[in-house]
Amino acid sequence: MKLDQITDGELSILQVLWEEGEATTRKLTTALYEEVTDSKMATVQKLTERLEAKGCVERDRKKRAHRFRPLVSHEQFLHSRLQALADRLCDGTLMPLITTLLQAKGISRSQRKQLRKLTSDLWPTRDTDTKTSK
Amino acid sequence: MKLDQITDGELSILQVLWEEGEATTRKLTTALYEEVTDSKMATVQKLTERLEAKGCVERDRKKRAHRFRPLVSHEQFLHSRLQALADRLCDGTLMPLITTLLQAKGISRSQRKQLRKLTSDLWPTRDTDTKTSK
DNA sequence: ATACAGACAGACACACTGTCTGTATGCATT
DNA sequence: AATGCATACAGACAGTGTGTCTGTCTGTAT
Repeated sequence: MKLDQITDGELSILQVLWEEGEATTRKLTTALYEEVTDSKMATVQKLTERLEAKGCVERDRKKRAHRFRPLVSHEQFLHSRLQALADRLCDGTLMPLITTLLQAKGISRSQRKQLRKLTSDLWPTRDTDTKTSK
Repeated sequence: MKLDQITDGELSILQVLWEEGEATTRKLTTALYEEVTDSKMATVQKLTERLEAKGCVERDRKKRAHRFRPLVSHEQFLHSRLQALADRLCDGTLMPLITTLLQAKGISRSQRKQLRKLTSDLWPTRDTDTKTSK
């Protein structure tokens, strides 16, 4: 599954599939283009064909109009992209990404709370504040 | 400063500049290629020229051999890339990136500790565990 | 039987990007 | 001053990737 070679157009296809769960060529075309023409349909077919070749999509050929389903989740894809970033910029380490993100502005109070809960759940060690209810 | 249009080759130049602080064309070429030829020098010149056009590098023309310095920090660049990821995959929100990274494997005990310290420093609210010494 | 919708193969144009060639010019050494 | 070298600079180029389009074939329904 070649996640790093996913093209921008292919990604758009995947995003529709993530939202819809599965879709036909027509449904994809409708979602992605203003007007559905033969050539737009062909474009979508080419993109799904390439996605299938890359192992990111499966095709159900039972019916005339094939149904496509994603073989990669949104989370998997995001993780892959983050890892690629880390590989290129941080010797493969994820920590710099995390610290950069935490230092970024725009983390609201409720989001901080959410993060604290997440970390407590993930790493239930003794020195983590487990008695949040005081 | 067009950080999103930085090419892979241009990024390699930037990385040397981040390490060295500043460099001449020759120094850059030596760092990036096994053997330094005229054409490789020209390649590096073209890349720095494009980087300058994109506002990511400044050039000191005082001496014959120009000296280049980065106008973007490694951190800035990383943040820009992360934001671009968020824009494309998460409606511009950074939180999904953070949660994905925290859930990723390979976060060691010491790194967790480091993260807890970072969050405490960043968000010194009353409900943050300030008395780590129990 | 006819028409339509979709699959499929192939070609194509366009843009990007790293590379290379050729030329001009500043600087140092003699 | 003359020579030679290192560098800057402009321009061209080829390879590649990518979205798009055309044309053809085939299954399905009316």
